[in-house]
Amino acid sequence: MSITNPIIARFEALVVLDETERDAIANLPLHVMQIRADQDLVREGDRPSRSCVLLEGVAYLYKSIPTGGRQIMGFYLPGDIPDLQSLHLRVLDVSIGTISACRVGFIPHEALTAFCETHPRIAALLWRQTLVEAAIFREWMVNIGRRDGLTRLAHFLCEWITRCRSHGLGEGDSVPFPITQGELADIAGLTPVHINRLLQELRRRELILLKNATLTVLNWEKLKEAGQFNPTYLHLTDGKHSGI
Amino acid sequence: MSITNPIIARFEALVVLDETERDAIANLPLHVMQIRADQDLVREGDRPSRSCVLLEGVAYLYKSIPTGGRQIMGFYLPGDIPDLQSLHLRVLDVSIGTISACRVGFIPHEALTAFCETHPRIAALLWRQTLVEAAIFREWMVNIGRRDGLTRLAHFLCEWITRCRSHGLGEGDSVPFPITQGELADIAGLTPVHINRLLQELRRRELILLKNATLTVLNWEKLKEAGQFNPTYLHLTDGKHSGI
DNA sequence: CGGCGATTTGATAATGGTCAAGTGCCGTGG
DNA sequence: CCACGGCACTTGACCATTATCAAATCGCCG
Repeated sequence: MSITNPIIARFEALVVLDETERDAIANLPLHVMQIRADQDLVREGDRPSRSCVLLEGVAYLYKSIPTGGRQIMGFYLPGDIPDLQSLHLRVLDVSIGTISACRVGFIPHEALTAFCETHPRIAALLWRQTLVEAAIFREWMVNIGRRDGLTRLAHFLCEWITRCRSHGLGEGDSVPFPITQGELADIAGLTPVHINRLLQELRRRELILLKNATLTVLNWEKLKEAGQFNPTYLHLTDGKHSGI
Repeated sequence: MSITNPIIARFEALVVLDETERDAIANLPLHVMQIRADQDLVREGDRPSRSCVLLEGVAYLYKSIPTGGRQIMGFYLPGDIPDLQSLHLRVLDVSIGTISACRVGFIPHEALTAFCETHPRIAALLWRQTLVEAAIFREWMVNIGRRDGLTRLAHFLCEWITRCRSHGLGEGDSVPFPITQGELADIAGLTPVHINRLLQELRRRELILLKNATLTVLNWEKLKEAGQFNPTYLHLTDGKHSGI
């Protein structure tokens, strides 16, 4: 696993790690578990003593509201650390669930804290990762608060595609799409019925194809336009050492 | 200023600083400026080489969208560091503006980076602060995406009041409220007209009084209920060393 | 006193929600 | 191999929250 360690892969997209750093990451204690689809990894109110790294599968971040609804606030792909925040915030204010079956590695907080003190450069990268996540939250707020249904949905699809790409998932014009219409509704702040009609509209306009849990882009330029999508907020290419 | 340094005050709400740490904070190079109301401190697309500390006044975080709208994503009170994220993300994906006249201190990124390497405990607190901010973003997403207008507005008022309190602003049942109805609309993802009607409803129910840029709570319990407000996400009392 | 932005009000329109029923797909088990 | 069951998806009719537009009033500052 240390050969294709997805954590290292993600960091190396941003900086050149030296041998010591690579070793230190590879030697972090990692308790690996297989989790089925549709399970909670952690729940609102938990006080975890470890953080988890997603090794395989798709997970998502959500909050339930008293009146029965749910808002999905983000999703995670292999290499992401969904509950890194719990390292500094004792009580979790969100739940994290699996969309598909996942392989997950747990790292004790003590190990992470010690690691951050001895490797401040990587600590900064972890911090950075939480800041990118916050930037995505902000964009979602704009999306939900200020864009109409169709734009909102198209924007989400653009983000999904872009992030799958940057994680090396999918091939050609297609990416995996394990998300149901009900989940899309909880992402966009709409209802499943309305999502269904919006998806039909995107298909009618020949922007996408969505079948068999696979999303195919027919017209990327027009899809971006329909979603007012500008990927700056994903901060994919502005790593401090990337020279770009 | 080092006597009542608002940065130190905010940290001391979370941990007990030692003399070295207090000195290090007080000696950070701080270029203080006075900014009028309704000005941008930084803009989307900027690549700042410094971060700013709000010393007096109220600032807010926003994004404009191509079709003319605006989403407000957060606000800042004295002691907050609005663009701390720019320390690790080169390109700003948001703008920060002033709601009222502000006194602001600028700290060069180099100084902050060096400071974080020599004071990892405080670096962790700064990191923590950005995580609390992200938690607030998440709650706003739920608010905008899954609550109706009245609940949304009441929730925001509850958060405003709670945060003013924790920053030592206001007295009795009143807090300063320099926010216009148009700004409330851009916070809640609604229109100014609708905000006006919702405020009337909150007044009719005798939950609040809002006049002369002052917000008075008439019935805190019912306001919290109307806003489905649970302050956990503000992480006010779960500092890692607070023992709570 | 005049002016301008913020607030308030009314009438009408539209986006998206709700409810209810039906279809299609896929895995399980007889 | 086929029947059944469950879940996701689809469709239609109707409803409601919120937007839009337009105009009037308030309140503060010069």
